[in-house]
Amino acid sequence: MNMNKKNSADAGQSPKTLRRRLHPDDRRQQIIDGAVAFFAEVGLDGKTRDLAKKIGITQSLLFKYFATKDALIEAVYEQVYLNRLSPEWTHRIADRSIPLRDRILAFYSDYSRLIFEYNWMRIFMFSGLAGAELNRRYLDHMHQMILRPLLEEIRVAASGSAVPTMEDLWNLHGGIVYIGIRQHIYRMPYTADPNEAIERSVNRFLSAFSVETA
Amino acid sequence: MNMNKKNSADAGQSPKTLRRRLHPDDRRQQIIDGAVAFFAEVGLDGKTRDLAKKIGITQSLLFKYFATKDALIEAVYEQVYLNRLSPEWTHRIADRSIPLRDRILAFYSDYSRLIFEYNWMRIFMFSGLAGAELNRRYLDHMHQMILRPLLEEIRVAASGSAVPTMEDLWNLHGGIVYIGIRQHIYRMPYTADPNEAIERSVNRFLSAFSVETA
DNA sequence: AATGTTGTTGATCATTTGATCTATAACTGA
DNA sequence: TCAGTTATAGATCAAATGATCAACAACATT
Repeated sequence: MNMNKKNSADAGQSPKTLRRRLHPDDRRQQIIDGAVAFFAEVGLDGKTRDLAKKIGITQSLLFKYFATKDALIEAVYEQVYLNRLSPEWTHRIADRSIPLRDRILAFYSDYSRLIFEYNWMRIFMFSGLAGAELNRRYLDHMHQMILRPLLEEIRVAASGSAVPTMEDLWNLHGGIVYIGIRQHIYRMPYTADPNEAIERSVNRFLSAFSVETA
Repeated sequence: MNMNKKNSADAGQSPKTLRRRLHPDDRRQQIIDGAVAFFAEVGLDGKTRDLAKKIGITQSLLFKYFATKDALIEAVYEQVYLNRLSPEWTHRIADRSIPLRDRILAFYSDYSRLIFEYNWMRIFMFSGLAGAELNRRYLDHMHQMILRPLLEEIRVAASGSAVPTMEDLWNLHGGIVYIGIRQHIYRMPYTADPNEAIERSVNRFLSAFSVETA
């Protein structure tokens, strides 16, 4: 009756679970990657047992690498948020040797790769709803490092009498971000080319302030 | 040691809780209202005990009015989603006796009262992330009953060569909705006047397609 | 091959949580 | 005033869930 210990010589059933021993760094990263995908899908209230099953490890192992579930979620935040807004963009936006329109399109071409990503978009929304401090900081960073310089550049380039406000810029930004929200939060079928939509949106915005668009 | 049953004659402590008896209809509505506010704040994974405490009733009473927690959430959806998009708007948008710009501004003036509402915005987002069918239906309704007629009207009114696409319209829409997202999802401090931002956004959009804006 | 280290598992604990059940008390009508 | 009805509270159940711990086995070293 006791099927413990290595007496399985006759039944011949191979050990159900190949117990693979990973280097702690690799295992930790594997858990984080799995957790990002998992929590992005079901939300931060996802259960540790479900996560473990999805990764293919035991639930108890999670707690060998992260003291608490909150600590794991913190690691998820870190993985998702870290190095997302390159500080280089602040400078590139202000580089007047390049046409303003090109600078904006270059930024959003780069940035859209981020916001149109399933895991990012959903974890950003989940953490935002949960009131995570990180969201506020991220948006503040977006405001200070991207939109504010951008506002200044557009004001300088505006040749008409109309000049944009910061609220106008958030409107431009929001319209673009909303593409990702429709895709990944609301899961609406999306067939169009996001880059084209972005380009048209930017063009409309600039022409409203008489920034040459062609 | 047995402090059960009516042997509390000496301690004389008045009944802690005035047990108020409400008409079932009233109680049910009270629960729904409380649930809307509660789930909007903490998410649909909020615990029934916390909800009961917030309402000021016992947790068991919740299950006298709703068989399961899911049934309660369904009632919350119903309360929040029902009668949100007046079918009248489909006609008002197509009423060419009124300048197009006025029609659009009238719609968003009305609609923004909805999307800038805390409970609505957050429950819509929570349910969207949870994959609720109702979201899909709502957005589809928005597409068919509002944006599609709107697209047609703008195309007719466009006097230039440029003509908007449906994607352009979603961009306009998204930029406006994003105001509510910033306010209620990300809880960013918001001081500006939303109506002004909306008006400027609509004006930019229309002028891009040579629809007289003044 | 024997041994030591440690990454991993399975069982288990203590709470939490959705849901149920019985006793109670607030309101109604005679 | 008193009995009947039922809305409500409090205790409790069973499953779920975050977290712990001793035992095991995979890999490295000798």
